Amino acid sequence: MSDRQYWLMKSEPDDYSIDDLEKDGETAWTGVRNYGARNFMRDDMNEGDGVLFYHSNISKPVIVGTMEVSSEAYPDPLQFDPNSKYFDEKSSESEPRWQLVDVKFVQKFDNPVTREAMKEEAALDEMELFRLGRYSITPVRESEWKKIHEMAEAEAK
DNA sequence: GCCAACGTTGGC
DNA sequence: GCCAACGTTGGC
Repeated sequence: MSDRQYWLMKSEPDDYSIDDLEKDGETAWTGVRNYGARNFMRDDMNEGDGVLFYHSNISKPVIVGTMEVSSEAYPDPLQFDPNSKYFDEKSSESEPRWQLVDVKFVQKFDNPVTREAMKEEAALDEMELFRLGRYSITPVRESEWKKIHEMAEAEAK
């Protein structure tokens, strides 16, 4: 097994929030329809990797907690479901286009780390989140993972 | 809710 | 295989 890697995964909280994940315990990360993000899950993620849970497309985007990759990549079942908004008629069971991983809940931060706070930290300047703006999944460096944990554990202002 | 950025599609 | 047009993401 390779070294543990770290990731950031976005979800709109109206769609699926950290509270939903805390309640469910574990979930299939369905609905990724971007090739770059899919490739991260398919090619680079390993069971046990750490993941920052980011709430996107809200007035104050924020990292609300963490989770852990809990499966290898496998085909996203919603791509085959004609009633799903994630249905893809160009995909097939024999040649599935979209893959996903399962993730399990680890923790909800007492002090969520806002995008605003992250942008103020020089140590986080290089985050792929800022570079790959439209990807719903981006890699996170170990130093960034640690820094964000420090920020989440710091006393609330 | 606006709209910039940029990934994706499809015509050629 | 280029690139214009389109559609979507997501910050603001």
